[in-house]
Amino acid sequence: MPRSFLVRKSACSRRRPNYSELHDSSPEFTFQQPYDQAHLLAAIPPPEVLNPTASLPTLIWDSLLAPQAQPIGWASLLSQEIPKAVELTSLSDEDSGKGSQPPSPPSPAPSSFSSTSASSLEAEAYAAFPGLGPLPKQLVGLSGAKDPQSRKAFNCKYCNKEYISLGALKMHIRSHTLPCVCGTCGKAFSRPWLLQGHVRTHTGEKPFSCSHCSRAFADRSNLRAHLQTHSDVKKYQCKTCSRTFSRMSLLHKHQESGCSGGPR
DNA sequence: CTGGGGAGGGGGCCC
DNA sequence: GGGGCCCCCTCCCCA
Repeated sequence: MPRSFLVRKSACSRRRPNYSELHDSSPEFTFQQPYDQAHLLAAIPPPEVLNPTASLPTLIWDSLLAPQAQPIGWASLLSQEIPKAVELTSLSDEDSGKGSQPPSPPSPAPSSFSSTSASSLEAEAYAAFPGLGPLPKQLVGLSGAKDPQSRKAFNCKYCNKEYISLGALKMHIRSHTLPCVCGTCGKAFSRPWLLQGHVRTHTGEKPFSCSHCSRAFADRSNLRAHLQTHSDVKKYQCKTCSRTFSRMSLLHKHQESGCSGGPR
């Protein structure tokens, strides 16, 4: 069951990361690199680069400001949308069951396209998602794009999220259609690189190594979280007791379990 | 209750 | 404009 985080976060929670500061050697980590332990170990940024103290004030501040996201359960979403979205079934059948290969050959193209700009947008959507079917109502917000002078807003049929570009919407729709399917276990993902990461769980490949303890991880984010365990100063601080945690989730659990209020 | 690993999703940026 | 890559974040599970 895929987890869903479809609630758009507030602007303050989506900061532009300082790549130059933290990831000046990031290309070294790319999945395409041949697995070379020594190379990867050397590629890990030095502790002074990864030391969170450099950005501690901001991170703690951000953690305090971070909104309490309210994840919408996948099941609840589907329970709301599926009964009405007949096309979803055919769409899923079309795109999510064909392995990690590119999406299945396009179904018969809808004949209702014209060469207008709005229709070309629809055509693009159909090209990318043949299972969308012939009816524009599949993307209810597209009707808003009929007038190029009006606000361009594209709404997802399945969850009604709004996007300012068709590309963003198309990418989002993949999270519903899950066109990338693991050939080993059949699990479906929205994006190829997510599938790549998942495949590592089958192959056991762990390209991301910790320079401090020789542990290896299949996912860069998990390595980053792990690196926090080597730091004395954690990124996330409880504003009540000033205790710091290596992860936001730990801070949340700490607060939810009832912070005693006293420093520890 | 806390700490940490594993896995996965969303959106933004860059090419 | 689209795809790939990246970061941030979250949840689940276990010790």
